[in-house]
Amino acid sequence: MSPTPTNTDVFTAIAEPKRREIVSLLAKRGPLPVGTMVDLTGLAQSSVSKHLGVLHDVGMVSVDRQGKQRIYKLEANSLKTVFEWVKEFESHWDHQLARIKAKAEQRAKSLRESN
Amino acid sequence: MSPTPTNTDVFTAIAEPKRREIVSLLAKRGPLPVGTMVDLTGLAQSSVSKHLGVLHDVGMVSVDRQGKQRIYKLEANSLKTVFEWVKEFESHWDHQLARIKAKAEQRAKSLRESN
DNA sequence: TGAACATATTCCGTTAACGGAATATGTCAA
DNA sequence: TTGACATATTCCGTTAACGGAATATGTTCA
Repeated sequence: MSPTPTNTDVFTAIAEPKRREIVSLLAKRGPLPVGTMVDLTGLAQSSVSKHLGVLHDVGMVSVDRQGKQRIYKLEANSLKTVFEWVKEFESHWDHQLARIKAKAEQRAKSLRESN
Repeated sequence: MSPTPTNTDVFTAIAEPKRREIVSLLAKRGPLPVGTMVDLTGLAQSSVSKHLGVLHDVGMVSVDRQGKQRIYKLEANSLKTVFEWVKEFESHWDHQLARIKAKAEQRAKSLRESN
């Protein structure tokens, strides 16, 4: 299928493991030319180019032509969308933490009282 | 393609808009039977079932049989993976915020001095 | 102008995902 | 046990994504 989520949103973009790898790469090492990423990922040059194309379309990277090279740079803002979405659920797992914490305190209390 | 990311990880699971909708639904309204989600999403029953299947395989929801119904519940922990991944890039957009902030302060300062 | 280089684009084969309709499975209630 | 109900599974058609090889495009330098 795929009539719906054509590679046009950040969520789909980061679904691809290799793409996530590329993004991490750019985050860790700063702006990078395509060739370097080809080396580091072990993918074919065409594949890397295409992945970068997707990331670019979605606004996750920007390009800077420098002579023959094209330097890709991470546009981290684009990830805020995802961050914000996931963040909404933080409370749900905090609930659990809270419950665990409460339980632990309960235990500590009854332990204290049993002395 | 897809030899790589068969719907087996959370990132792929949340790439699907309808699936995200379902997840949000479960977060907002708590555990829900399939039928309700069919109504709320406007998808065919089979589709919803299948999406829930994916979410379940990935550990994002758990099921509880109650009579004829199956109550699906969000397992928010599963989203931590995503949260943590995205979080790594937080500093990168904070940088920008910092820069903007600095610039704003700069401006305020020179404004003060020009008085 | 023509090599050499870096990258994008095209081409092609393969595969899995999706949607919906139809059907199977399981559960309750009479 | 039969029927109604809730949900899962199967079937089928359609489509887009991926990978890599080959090729096109653009840039630099002699």
